[in-house]
Amino acid sequence: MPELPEVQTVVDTLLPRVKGARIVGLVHLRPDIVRPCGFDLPAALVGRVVADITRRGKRIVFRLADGNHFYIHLGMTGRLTVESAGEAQRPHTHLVMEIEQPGANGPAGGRPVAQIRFCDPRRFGGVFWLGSECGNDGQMGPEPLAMTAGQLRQRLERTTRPIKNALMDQRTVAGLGNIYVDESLFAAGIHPLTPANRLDADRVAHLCRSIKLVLRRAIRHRGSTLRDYRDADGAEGGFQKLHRVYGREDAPCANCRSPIQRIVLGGRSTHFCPKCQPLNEKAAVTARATGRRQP
DNA sequence: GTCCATGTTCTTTA
DNA sequence: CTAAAGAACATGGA
Repeated sequence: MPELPEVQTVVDTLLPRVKGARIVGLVHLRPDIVRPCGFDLPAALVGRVVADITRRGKRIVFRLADGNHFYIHLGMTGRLTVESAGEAQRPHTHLVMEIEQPGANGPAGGRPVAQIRFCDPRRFGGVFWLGSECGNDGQMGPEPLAMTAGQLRQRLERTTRPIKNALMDQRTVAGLGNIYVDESLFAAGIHPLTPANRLDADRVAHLCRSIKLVLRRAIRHRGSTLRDYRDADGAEGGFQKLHRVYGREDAPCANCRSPIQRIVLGGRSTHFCPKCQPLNEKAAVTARATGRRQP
């Protein structure tokens, strides 16, 4: 569930509750979610202070005061929440970090400590130890909210893959997934099968703006909750109500009332409006000229 | 029982 | 090397 807007919302809700806190214990750990496998996470974390939490693509990156880093990836069904020790623990909780804020007396002092809980039924996510590196492996593409149209074009013009597949690839742009690629392509009026290198500079610039617009709106609505996603406070997102194409097969297009189509690309459901996102450029010009625009 | 699911990575095939 | 398709991972919901 977690694409950039969901992961950003988790970071935004996690940060005020965890920044500056000391990890005083790992009270629960399923070791096979840790990589590299066999890494001694308790030895690396207990006693350390969380200096900062940031997002890179879909990764939640923790920086410790000792200069080490690790990140948590939520996979498909992961949740990262801050709860009090007394609250019931969900099934498939794989890591519980007990934290205390500076000034607290600690567990021995009788003060309640908070818990950061990582729950992930399907276990596609995990905890990845980075050491002193902060996780910029050079393979990952630029942050979409900070990228320029030129950067995007440079990455798109060297591949003939369908634009949908190119945008799903984290090496092209970091943080997009199935929902926000479909929504961004709809907002830009681009058919998902369009070869990436056949988009001219104007259309790439339009796409670049559309991606940012969709992501900013999604963040403003605290992400999309389809089933599992919650922020660090356990709250659902609201953007799923504003999806224009994702999950709306056969429903009328918000612009032109044509039924939304679903095809499979790269093994993933792909949703689009055949009228507003025509495959050839001539049709695109016609659609624009007749005034069918997206919001 | 069937199909589908917000992600990533590996293998196979061309 | 490129890239497309498929499978794999594990679990649950409709």
